[in-house]
Amino acid sequence: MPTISANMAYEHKAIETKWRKEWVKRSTYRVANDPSKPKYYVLDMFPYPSGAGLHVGHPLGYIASDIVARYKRHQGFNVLHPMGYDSFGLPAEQYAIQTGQHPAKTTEQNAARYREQLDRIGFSFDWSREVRTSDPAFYEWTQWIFLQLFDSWYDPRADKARPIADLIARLESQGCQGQDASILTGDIEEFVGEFTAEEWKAFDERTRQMVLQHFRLAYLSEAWVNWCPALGTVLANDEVKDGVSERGGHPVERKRMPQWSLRITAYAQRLLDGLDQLDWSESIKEAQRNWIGRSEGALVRFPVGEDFIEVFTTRPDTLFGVTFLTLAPEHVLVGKFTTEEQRAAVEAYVNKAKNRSERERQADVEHVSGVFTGSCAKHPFTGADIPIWVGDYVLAGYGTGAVMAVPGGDQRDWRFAKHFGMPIIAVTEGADIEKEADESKEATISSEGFLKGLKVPAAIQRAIAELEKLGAGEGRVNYRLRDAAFGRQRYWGEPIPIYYKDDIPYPVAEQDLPLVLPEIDKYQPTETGEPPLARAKDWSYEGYPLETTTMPGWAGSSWYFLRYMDPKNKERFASQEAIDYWGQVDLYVGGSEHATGHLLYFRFWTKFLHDRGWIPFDEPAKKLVNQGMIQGVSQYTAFASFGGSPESEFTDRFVLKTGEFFEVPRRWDGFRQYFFSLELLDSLDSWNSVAVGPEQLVPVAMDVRFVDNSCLDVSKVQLKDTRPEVRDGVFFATSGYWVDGQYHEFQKEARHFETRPVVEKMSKSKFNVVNPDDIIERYGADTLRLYEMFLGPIEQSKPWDTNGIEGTYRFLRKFWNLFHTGSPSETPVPSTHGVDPLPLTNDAPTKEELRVLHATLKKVTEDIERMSFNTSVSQFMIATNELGALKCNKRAVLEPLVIVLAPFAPHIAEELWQKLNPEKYASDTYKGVLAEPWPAFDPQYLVEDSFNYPISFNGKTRLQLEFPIALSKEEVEAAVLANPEVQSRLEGKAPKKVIVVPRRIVNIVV
RNA sequence: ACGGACGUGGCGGAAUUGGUAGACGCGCCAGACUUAGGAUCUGGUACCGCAAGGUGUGGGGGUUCGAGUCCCCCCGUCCGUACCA
Repeated sequence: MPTISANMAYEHKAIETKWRKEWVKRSTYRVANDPSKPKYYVLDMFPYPSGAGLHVGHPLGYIASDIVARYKRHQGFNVLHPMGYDSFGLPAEQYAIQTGQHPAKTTEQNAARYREQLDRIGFSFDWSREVRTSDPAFYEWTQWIFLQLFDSWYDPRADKARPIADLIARLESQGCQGQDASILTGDIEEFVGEFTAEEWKAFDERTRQMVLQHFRLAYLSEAWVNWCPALGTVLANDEVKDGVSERGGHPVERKRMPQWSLRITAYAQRLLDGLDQLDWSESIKEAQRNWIGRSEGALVRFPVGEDFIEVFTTRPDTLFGVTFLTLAPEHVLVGKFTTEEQRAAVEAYVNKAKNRSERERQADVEHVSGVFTGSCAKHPFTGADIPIWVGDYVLAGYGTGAVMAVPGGDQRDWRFAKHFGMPIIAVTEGADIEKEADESKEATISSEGFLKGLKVPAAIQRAIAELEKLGAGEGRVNYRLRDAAFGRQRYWGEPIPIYYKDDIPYPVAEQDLPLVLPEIDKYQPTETGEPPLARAKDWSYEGYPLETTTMPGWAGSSWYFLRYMDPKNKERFASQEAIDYWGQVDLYVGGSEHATGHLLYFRFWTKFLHDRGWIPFDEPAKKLVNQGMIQGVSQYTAFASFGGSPESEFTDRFVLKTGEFFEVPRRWDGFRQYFFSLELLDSLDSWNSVAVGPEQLVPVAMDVRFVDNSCLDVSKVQLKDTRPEVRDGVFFATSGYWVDGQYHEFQKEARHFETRPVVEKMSKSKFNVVNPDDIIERYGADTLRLYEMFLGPIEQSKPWDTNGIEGTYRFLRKFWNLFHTGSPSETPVPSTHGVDPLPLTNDAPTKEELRVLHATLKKVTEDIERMSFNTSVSQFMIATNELGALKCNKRAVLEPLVIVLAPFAPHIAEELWQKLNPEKYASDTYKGVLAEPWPAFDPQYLVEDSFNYPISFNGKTRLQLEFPIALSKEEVEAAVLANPEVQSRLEGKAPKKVIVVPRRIVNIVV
């Protein structure tokens, strides 16, 4: 006869293991494309499966999105909540270079480890939809999209991408007019000449293909790239930090080489405009705006003999203040305009500037350098001679790589002019050009010429109009955004499906995709400096050589959200029906570090696929939430190493300022490492009569696994620490010291060794990594989930403090106990469906119990909607405390709470739900608590009869008075004034004013 | 330098529309139970003060009957970008 489990304890391990299995068995999280139900798409940025595994910071966003996904399922949505791996990447390749292991193998192992860790946390991911970017079945479609980009051009008239065939048809009928070229090519060294339709038809195949390169959205061109000699590869701008590679920290130099690029610049304006419609954080949107860097101005051509120099300026109004031009050292025209007399000097300067790292050039803002080319250009308006200089303050990659220098209106030009003694013309009224340039945009133009007397904005308009009239320039919008370098001299990436015939790139036929990554013997560049793929045998297509660079890390992640919709499709990247059904991502959760990388390319590819008619929307994610970082709390102790020969001393003697001393026997070799407890730091006086102060002490991080509440467990350290010098150290505290695993006590106190907590990044090197597996082992996944949410707002960074987790664990136990501490009924109820019943009653709830229930339903529902999970957790705690105090064991109250807790703590909720409704689980197709509708809150239970008014005098609360809420303002006022305590505070005087805000406050102004 | 976010007890944080600042949790203090506790339960805990009372949301000013919340100035922290023409 089963007994009622009145005092059954909450056993997280048994419960969680049971449901992990059961959910798999029941396919609880399998999602079908079911158009009969409304959809909701919750996406997490998928991880790169690194060898280190997950720490507690990684799942933060996944937990938040999982709560939303589960909540939406309770609300009747068909929820797509998938997970996969961004599995191409550098660490696996570097590991492969070191060990010779195939990156696919280590990637596989790491992914399996991630999967194990993720499974333990109880996510509702539909793993049947898992994608991996390194899986040929996935990258087949990454390659396919690349081919579509190759096969497209950006039509500025339609303001969208179109098939290259449309362009060819245009060229055949109309040729190429000047405007096309200038709009479609951003880089200074690319210039598409004008040609007629007849000329186009006369071009040979090679010439035609060369011309088309200038239009394709994926194109091969000579481009300035960040070349990293140490890695033997080219890096994207955002992979270079401070002149060194982001990974590895190797120096990077600028170099010109043939390079596959994607013409993201064609989308600059649309990427900018699209931001306004997105429910993304302002900081991310601002970061993208700055990255795109739109500026309005003019393109001005300064004639040089038969040739000309083109500059971009945002201040064409200052044209009459131009006294020289400055070219970037890398500018292609530098050589052409250098006179023989100046050649040696210019070449020396250019070489020096080129060899200077980006970092040096950035750091050296104070020092002005440059050289005169010996040539002059003509001012387009005045015809005056304008000397042409070269200066490294001008960047090759921005604008045209050349500036018109207006020392009166630009501080950098001013410093350059001052340094080289060039004339400075005042361009604005009231400018003191002896002291500095006037960059004000509210000024009035004062330089001689037709702009004199105009305000800056009017002068800009006029200058542009005059330039256009003369054919010397035109209005122009410039973007900081550069085309994205798309080739990598690496192995572990998607092969670019291109082959070369006569050095001209041609696409691999779609039916021959995927172009599978070949096996190679070594994962390094070849001896001749070619990419690793050049090592592959028969790396050719129909007898022609294949491209040997591979795609960058961001290729797969730019479109992966579409593949989840239909991950097994062999005919298409996803079926039209699946795309139409799932549509945009409704909620995207991930780190803000992807602000200008992934999140920009993600939008770019979506817009492109939209333009070509493959998908019906042109933004990938409607709402984006950036989870904050979870920082680690490192635990530092002070360390000192003292040494001498073993003969000189046999004991070490430490004296404290108080006069107390400790003596420790020396180790056989005479050296010892000493660690001091925090409270000793200021009281240390000397070691063997040598003064010891804080300056000799070095902070050393202790492994946080050995620290509890800033109290170090020294015996564990001496047994288990991975660092021998730490293990063998002597640890001093006020109470005693530890040496060679022995504790020696000075005082009859509890042994206590104190560490100093410091909040910083969670990383292995700081010994502050907390592994979710350890937490789950001790407290369970539900506690982990709740605690991660309870720490604070999802978007905020906050330190992980394992000490606090007890609170949420206690809460779950209390919640569990609510269901198990009811008075046992006189006749034991037999278990049904193998589940013991709970000691609950079917009695009608009291008003107070209903109030607690519905206040919780309301709060939790609203909190999930605005993703304020920390406050919903506290509401659960409040409800549990209150119901516990009420000794509530009524099914009608407790049952709905199980459902609303389920998104947060799915295992315990499922277990309780099964105990409440064992019969439902008899069916194998029952999806458990997740299938239950979200309980609606009923406002009637929250209506109070009376309100306890705070009565304030001049805004300061003095007392509280309770009145029925039915009372009118006037009645409340009268009642308040009639109150004896209020009267005594008024001291007989009449109040100046009484403010009554119903159900809020009463304020008496005296 | 510019752009963004933020600043509340010993700590993480709450206060959703201008209306009782400090919810909830950690920690700490006291007590109960216990052979014991790093278990559990109860109570307390912003600061100053014996108290009455006063002070208080980075600092200064303002709007308002009333400001953590709105406005202006300043200080500080974190993140991003940067000779951007």
